[in-house]
Amino acid sequence: MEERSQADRRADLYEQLARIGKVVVHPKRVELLDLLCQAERSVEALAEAAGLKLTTASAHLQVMRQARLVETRREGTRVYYRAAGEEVCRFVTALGDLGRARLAEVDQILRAIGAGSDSAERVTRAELLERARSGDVVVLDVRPAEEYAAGHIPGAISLPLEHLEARLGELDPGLEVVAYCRGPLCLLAPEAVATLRARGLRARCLEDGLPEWRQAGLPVATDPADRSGRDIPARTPADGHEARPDRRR
Amino acid sequence: MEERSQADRRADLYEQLARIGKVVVHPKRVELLDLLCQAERSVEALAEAAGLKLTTASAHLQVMRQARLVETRREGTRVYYRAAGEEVCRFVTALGDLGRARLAEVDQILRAIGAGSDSAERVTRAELLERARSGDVVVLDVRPAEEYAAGHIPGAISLPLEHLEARLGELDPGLEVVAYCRGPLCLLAPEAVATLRARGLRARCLEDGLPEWRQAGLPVATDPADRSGRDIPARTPADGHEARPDRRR
DNA sequence: CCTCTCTTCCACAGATCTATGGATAACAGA
DNA sequence: TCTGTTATCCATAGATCTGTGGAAGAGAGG
Repeated sequence: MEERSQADRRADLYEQLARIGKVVVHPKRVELLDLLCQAERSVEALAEAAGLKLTTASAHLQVMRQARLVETRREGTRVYYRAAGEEVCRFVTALGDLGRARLAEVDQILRAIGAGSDSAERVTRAELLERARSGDVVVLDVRPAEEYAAGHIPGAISLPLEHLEARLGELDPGLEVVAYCRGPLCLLAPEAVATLRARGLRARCLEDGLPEWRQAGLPVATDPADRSGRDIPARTPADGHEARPDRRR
Repeated sequence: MEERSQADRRADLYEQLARIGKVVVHPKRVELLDLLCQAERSVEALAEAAGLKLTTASAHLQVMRQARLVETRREGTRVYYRAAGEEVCRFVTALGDLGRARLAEVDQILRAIGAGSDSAERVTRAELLERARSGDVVVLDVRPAEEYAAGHIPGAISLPLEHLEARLGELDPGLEVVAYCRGPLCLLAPEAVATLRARGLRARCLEDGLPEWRQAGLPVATDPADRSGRDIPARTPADGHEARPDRRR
C-alpha cells in the first residue's frame, strides 16, 4: 500500500505536467500562447491574429485555461485573455530555445527569411543598454501598437512594421537603429532591418525580443504616452543576463 | 505571394514547435524524458522504470526521437537512449517549474508527501557549497546508482534510497546530511530526509536536484570511483544561480 | 423587454493517438 | 549457422482530439 500509493502519486504528478503539454501539442495553441506572452487580447483579436474561426479559437483558449496557463478578464461583452504569469512566458521561451537548438527545421525556416542564426549581426542586451545610455542609437519597437502599449523597452519608439515605410522620415538618419520584436522566432524585426538597410540606414536586430528582455530582469515601460523619450535609467539593476532574478518563486 | 509565404513560414515554425509539444503531451513520455535527464538508459530499463511494456516504451521513445529530443547509442544488442543536449533538460526543468507555479494540484501532491513548498527547510546551492568546503556536512546522492555514476555533485556519497536503512551506519552521526535527488518533483530526497530524521540524524534536502545544479553551471563529477572524497573545488566558477551560462547556443 | 455583439457550449464526423500482441531485425556467442 | 536477447515494426481496435455550424449565455444600450 505504501509503495503503491507512492507510485500513484508519481504518476499523478506526470499526469499534471502532461496537462501543460497538452497545450503546446497544437501549433495554433503555441501561436496563441506566444501572442499572449506579448500582450493580453480579446478572443476575437486572437482568432484574427492566429487565423482561426472564432469558435475554434475559443475552444483552444478553453484548453489553455483548463491547464491554467491563461487567465481572463471581462470588459463589458468582451473577454480578454492573458498569460497566467511570468512562468508561462518563461516556458514558451524555453520551448522556442529548444526548438532552435534541436530542430534543424526551425533554423532553416529562420534562415530562409534572414532571421537565421547569423547572430553576429545582433545587438546584445548589454550593448543596447550601453549605447542607449549614451544616446547614439534609436530603439525601435516594430510590434503592433497594442503590444508596445502592454510593455516595451524604456525609450523605445513604437513603429509597427506595417507603418515602417510610411513613417521612415521620422527616423534620424544619423543614428543607428536597433529594432526588436517578439523574440528570436519572430520575423518582424529582421524584416524591419532589411527594409531599413535597403533605404541606406544603419540597422540591426536586438538579440531576442521583449519577453527575454523582461525575463532578464531589465526594466519594462508600459506608459503608452512615452513614445520618444530617452529614459533608460542611468544605472540598471544589473548588467544583462546576470540580472535574471532567481528562477523559483 | 510574398505575404502568403510569410504567413506560411510562421505556421511552419509553430508546427515544428508543436513537434516538441507532442512529446510532453503524454504523462509517460514526460516521465521518460525526466529519467533521461538524469542518465542514459536502455529501452528495457526505461520500460521497467516507467512501468511500461517494452513495445509501448519503444513506441514512446520513437516519438521522442522524431522530435529530436533524445538520441541513441548502440552497445551490442542493447540500445541506450539519452537526452539530446542540455536544452532538453532545461526544457523539462521549465515544465516542472511551470507545473509547480501554476497547477495547484502539483503542489498538493508534493505537499502530501512532505516534499511540498516548505522550502524554508531546503538548503540552497550556495549554502551547500559553502558548508561542503568547510567540511561540516555530508552530501548524499539518494538516486539509483546508475544516475550517480552518470553525474553527481563532487564529493557526494552515493546511497540510493532503497539501501538507506541498511547502510545508515556508514554515516557520521555528528554531521548534518544534505540529501539531493532528481529535482523538485522527485520524492527520493524528501523521503530519505524523513527516514534520517526518524533515526535522530540532522538532515535536510537540497533545493532542486542534479539537473538544476548542472544548469547553474556548477561542477559535476562523473567518476564512479569517487564515492567518499571531499573534493568540491576550493573556488567555483561562480556562486550559485548567477553562474548559469548564457541561455542560448 | 428587446436587440446586438461577443463569447461559450454542444453535437458530430473525420482525423489522430495509444496500447497491445505478434512478426521482424540486429547483434552476440557457441 | 543456429539460438537467445533486445529492440523495432506492423496491424488493429478503442479512445481522444479537431474543426464546424448552430444554439445558448452574458452584457450593453436603447
